Amino acid sequence: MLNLLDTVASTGTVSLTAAAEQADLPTSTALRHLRLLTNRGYLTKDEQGLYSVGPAFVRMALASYQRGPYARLTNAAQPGLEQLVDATEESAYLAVRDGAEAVYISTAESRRAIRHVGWVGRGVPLEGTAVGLALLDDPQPLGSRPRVHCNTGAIEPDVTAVVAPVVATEQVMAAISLLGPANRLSGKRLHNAAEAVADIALEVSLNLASPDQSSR
Amino acid sequence: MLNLLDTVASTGTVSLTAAAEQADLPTSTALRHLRLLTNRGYLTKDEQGLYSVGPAFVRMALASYQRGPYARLTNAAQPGLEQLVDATEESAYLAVRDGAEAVYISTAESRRAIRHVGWVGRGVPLEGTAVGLALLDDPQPLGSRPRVHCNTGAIEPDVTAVVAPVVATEQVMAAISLLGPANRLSGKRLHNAAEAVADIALEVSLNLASPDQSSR
DNA sequence: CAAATAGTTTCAGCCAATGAAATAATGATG
DNA sequence: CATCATTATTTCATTGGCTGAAACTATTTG
Repeated sequence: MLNLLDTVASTGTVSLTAAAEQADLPTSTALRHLRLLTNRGYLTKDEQGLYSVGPAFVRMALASYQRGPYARLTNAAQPGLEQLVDATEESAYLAVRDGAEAVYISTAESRRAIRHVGWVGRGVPLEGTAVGLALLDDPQPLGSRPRVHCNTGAIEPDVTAVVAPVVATEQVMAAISLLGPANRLSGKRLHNAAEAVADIALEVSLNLASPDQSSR
Repeated sequence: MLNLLDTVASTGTVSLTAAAEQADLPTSTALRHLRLLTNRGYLTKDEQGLYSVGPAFVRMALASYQRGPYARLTNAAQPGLEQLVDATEESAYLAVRDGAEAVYISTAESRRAIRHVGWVGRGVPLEGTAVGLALLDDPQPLGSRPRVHCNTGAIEPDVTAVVAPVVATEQVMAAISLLGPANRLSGKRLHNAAEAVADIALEVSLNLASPDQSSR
């Protein structure tokens, strides 16, 4: 049942048989489940009989995004992400841990013609990635300058990541990740980017610690 | 099971007993379900034992938001929402239907000090609301000027809504909704707002029909 | 410290979910 | 147009897993 939800959500648009196969269920069972999920609004079925996520699902997700535990995080981080874009001209993301993966949950996009986009909602392994190193970092005492992790081509060739952890209550809560083309993120620019990422990660951490005015 | 998911997602943060009560389940059953959902990453349990939505959920939601059936809609509508804010100085929303409710799935915020915010992810009844009238409107032929529906105080006192349907493939797919304080949305301003909403709803409909350049 | 409240474990009983198979609808192919 | 292949849907006898009362533990409160 949840497998089916997963399948549909991650595939985007699936037929009954495809979904059943992926979820490893007989079609009759899959059909029943898909129907149930559709009735509840979690999924929708278009005129061709293909399933995709429905309004109830999107709604819950959006609501939780504004209220749930990540709300404080995203609110605290968003201005930082935008500053980071201003400072580096590359795209900035906020990532959290999900089991053995890191998931990007919000972004501010670079305004350059060539830029990194569309990774919000995407997960990448912690293993072998800069964001993984940052999220698994030992939490530094609040207020100290965070370590910055860099990596090129771990997920996609020619993409360089510059990442630093955000800490709160003695835990690494999230990571600020700057992503851009490898040829733009090298030498002096890379060095500046690393500085900026560290600055912002620290700032966001402090922001989380003391719920001051800032935000909207 | 899905009831529990709903409960947690809509409440934001709940204890076992509270969730069990809301979902009308014995605590033992609720516990089992909550654990399962937690293991799957749909929910998380904080140190105080309270449940809230988890990273997997947020992730799926965000991903579907970028890929699923609403992606075209939100992409097509976003520039329109922003134009609407420029033209009217009020907050603009995009809403879709979910059973007997309308759900706001994206927004562009007014830049005035007093403004309507935070309804993304929120559902309101179709019954008795302007957005409801718009979503239940008979679909007009593509290209014709959409009817505009207005209402004050249906959900919250002193909030005026100005809404027009977005049509595609002979169906009302969504609605463009402008929300602001009643005292600012009256007389001449209201009239202008209605014009602007109609313009934009039409533009978005045309946009959906012909996947032209525009968007990012 | 007692008493109430919240969370967790256990387990026998039973019912609701299961999936094989048959049927209908759809759509490819010669 | 007939035939075959694929996909969707319905049916129903069977049983495994889910259920929830009860007992127990942990935590909070007065």
